[in-house]
Amino acid sequence: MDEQERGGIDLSALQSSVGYRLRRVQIAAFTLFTQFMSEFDIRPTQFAIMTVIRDNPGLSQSQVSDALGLKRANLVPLLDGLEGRGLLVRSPSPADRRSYCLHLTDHGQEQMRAIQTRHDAYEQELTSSLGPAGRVALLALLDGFHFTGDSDGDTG
Amino acid sequence: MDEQERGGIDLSALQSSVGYRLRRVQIAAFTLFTQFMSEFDIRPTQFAIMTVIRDNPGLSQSQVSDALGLKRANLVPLLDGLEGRGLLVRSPSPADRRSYCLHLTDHGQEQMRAIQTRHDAYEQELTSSLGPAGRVALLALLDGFHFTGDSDGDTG
DNA sequence: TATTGTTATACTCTATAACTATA
DNA sequence: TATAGTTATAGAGTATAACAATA
Repeated sequence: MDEQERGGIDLSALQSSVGYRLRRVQIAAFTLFTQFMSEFDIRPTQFAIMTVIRDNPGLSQSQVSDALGLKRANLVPLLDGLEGRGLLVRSPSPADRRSYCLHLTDHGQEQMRAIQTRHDAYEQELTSSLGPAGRVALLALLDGFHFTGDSDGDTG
Repeated sequence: MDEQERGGIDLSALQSSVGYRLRRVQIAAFTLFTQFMSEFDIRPTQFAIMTVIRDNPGLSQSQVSDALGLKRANLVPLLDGLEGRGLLVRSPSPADRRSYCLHLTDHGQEQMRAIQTRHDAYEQELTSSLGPAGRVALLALLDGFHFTGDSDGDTG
């Protein structure tokens, strides 16, 4: 056949693959997130960490790792960065001297209010072409992903 | 509050974020792909490359890069690997002596038949909990992602 | 001048093993 | 003995700049 001048490339096999479409859309969503959050210097994983600590103050590092699917070892430098920026603190756990209780600082809570507002705008823009009903339908479908071997842990 | 013993962590803010859910589901899909394809030693990007060349024989490296959202520079070692395994060949373009025409070898076509069959089983398992109607609805929603700045190019 | 393929390189993300101090 | 946090490290994935050959 060999008839690929320009614009006429057959991608139908990949377009009908849920796995491939998920990957492309996720990459585009990541790019949009970066654009929207450029003023805050916060990446998706950092945002997830701040969010889960905001909503669950006192969590340990292992609990955060498990909740977000991160490796304990990889969480350490991420927390170092956020703590170094004064957004959160590691305080000794009164119950277990091996672990820390994670809390947002006052500054971290302030920042998160602004970041959350910006994130809401990002979500709005991300799903603008789907409409509110489409967005809800998509969340329901994404929530319905359960397959054999889906332990949902340790992905980074 | 500080009442996170175990299993009661509030992830509602992230669960209602399309960006976050996309990321988690995409990672789980990647893991399942790896499990299903373990006998073939082929990664998602390699599968995408093989697929687009199978369906569009004679494409140049730049065309493959653009179609899949890869950087030209990053495609080179990927093609080196696939060519080294005898799955595809770079042949000189008769029209442009700077570029190559990419084709699957006979062995590559054979392999792709088996790989495609396995990939179909992967897609089936991946979307098993959604059902056929849910899978089609999801593909339609994923296809509907168009937002400002979505050039869909250069992501890797 | 611009484009194709290539090299070199750097930065991020992810994964594993091993260590320490506690439990 | 098991677990929490840490360190070191290795492997992918992804990004940019620059080069030679060709258009």
